[in-house]
Amino acid sequence: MYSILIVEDDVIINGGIKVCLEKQGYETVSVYSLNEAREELKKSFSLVLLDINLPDGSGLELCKEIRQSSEIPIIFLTANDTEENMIEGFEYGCDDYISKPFSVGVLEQRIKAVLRRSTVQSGNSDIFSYKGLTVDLKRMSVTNEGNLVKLSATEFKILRLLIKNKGQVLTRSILIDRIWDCDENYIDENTLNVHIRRLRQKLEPDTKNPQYIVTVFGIGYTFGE
Amino acid sequence: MYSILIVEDDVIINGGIKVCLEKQGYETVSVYSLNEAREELKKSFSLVLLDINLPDGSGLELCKEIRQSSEIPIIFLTANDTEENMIEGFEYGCDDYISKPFSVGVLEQRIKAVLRRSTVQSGNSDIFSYKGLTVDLKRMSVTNEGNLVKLSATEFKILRLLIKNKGQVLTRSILIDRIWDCDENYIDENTLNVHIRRLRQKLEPDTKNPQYIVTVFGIGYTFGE
DNA sequence: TATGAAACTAAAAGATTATTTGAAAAAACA
DNA sequence: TGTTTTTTCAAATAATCTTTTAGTTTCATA
Repeated sequence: MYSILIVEDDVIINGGIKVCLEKQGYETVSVYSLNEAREELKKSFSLVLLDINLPDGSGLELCKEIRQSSEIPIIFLTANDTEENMIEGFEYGCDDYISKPFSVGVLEQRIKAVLRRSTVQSGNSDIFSYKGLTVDLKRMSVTNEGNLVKLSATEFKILRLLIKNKGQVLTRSILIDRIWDCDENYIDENTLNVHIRRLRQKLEPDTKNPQYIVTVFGIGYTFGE
Repeated sequence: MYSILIVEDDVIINGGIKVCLEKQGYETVSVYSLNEAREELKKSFSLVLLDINLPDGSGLELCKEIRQSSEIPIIFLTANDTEENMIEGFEYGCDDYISKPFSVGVLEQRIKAVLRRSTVQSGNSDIFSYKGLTVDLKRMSVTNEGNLVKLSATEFKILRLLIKNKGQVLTRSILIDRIWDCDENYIDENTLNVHIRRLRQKLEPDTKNPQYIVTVFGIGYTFGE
């Protein structure tokens, strides 16, 4: 049984979604503002539907907060005129977005798809493996071609974040936000670059042609591919 | 050319909508009852504007019937935005609703939005595919004949704009306006030409005979055919 | 088919973004 | 405390992307 938190200030839309999803057998909780959402999120949900424009702030903020501590799937509900800016949403770690107005069919499909992805991934053990690299996300140990690699705490955090978001590009500012506790004094982007460099030195067989930590020029870094 | 079925028993409102939409270049058919609507729906339309209160029954019923066999976009016209009605509307699979009285501008906006959504979002993702080319409009990744293609930010913007406006020709000045932030210092048209050239080099199997980014002499560029 | 306008191409200059290095500051450890 | 490790930052270098320039080709049409 999946439980879904609906964060949407438009009463009608919120209600409409609620009815549809409950009909499909999902449990739902409706809230209408960021603050209510924060309160509810102390409980556990399978997925969050998150409007961007809310009376007490932006859904993007909440997304960022959630991602500090949780990998729960998040789908944004966006007004169609903000669609172009939704690449930002992915940067904040959302899993998908849907433009309003949307049909019920589309909503259900997306929810199913996201839930399927998230359970497949989290169902696996905490050992991640790609090419010669093996990372035990729980024990925090890393081996490369069978050899144990010693990473510092920061290095491991970065690697883990990239792995957990494999398939997406993370911008430098998002990486910094999520690795260094939010409100901490300003961290220079180059500090991140230097950590990336050390990671590469420790992991990549050929530093000039990284296979694991790949630069996406003008944007940030991504794992693999 | 989009065709719209207007199902509305108030002759004046129906006529008013008809005139406005035809002025905007839509084809329209006006009917005034459920039965007439059922008859017309044997033909094909791009969108249905559907009043809820009709002399021979509720628009909700018709919506339900339509959804048994079709995903055609439906926008409800509601007398007063009673929440209950609209929850039902969503439940039956409508795409949007407009509360009477509404302005012409609002009507046109909603129609445009719904039509766009229904064509772009009709699948279950924003992955665009044409011949050997596949573009993930959300994640900004492009593959050509299965190979990942690395585009720069500007190149991707141009490609996306052309794809989103597939079927129409975009003039150079429009492309420039929409890709470079408007008020930025003047951008030479040849700058665009050069970007197009690089895109072609990366995407086209035969640069001399482009299949994807096609020049319309004297005007601009268009995607495909 | 000769012509001028429009589009294409290649190469270089200019601008931006990444990587690397080294050295200083901070934190962790014994 | 002194030593080692880690982290941060700044400056130099390198890589990549963007724009401009100038010359060539293609196109519509007279």
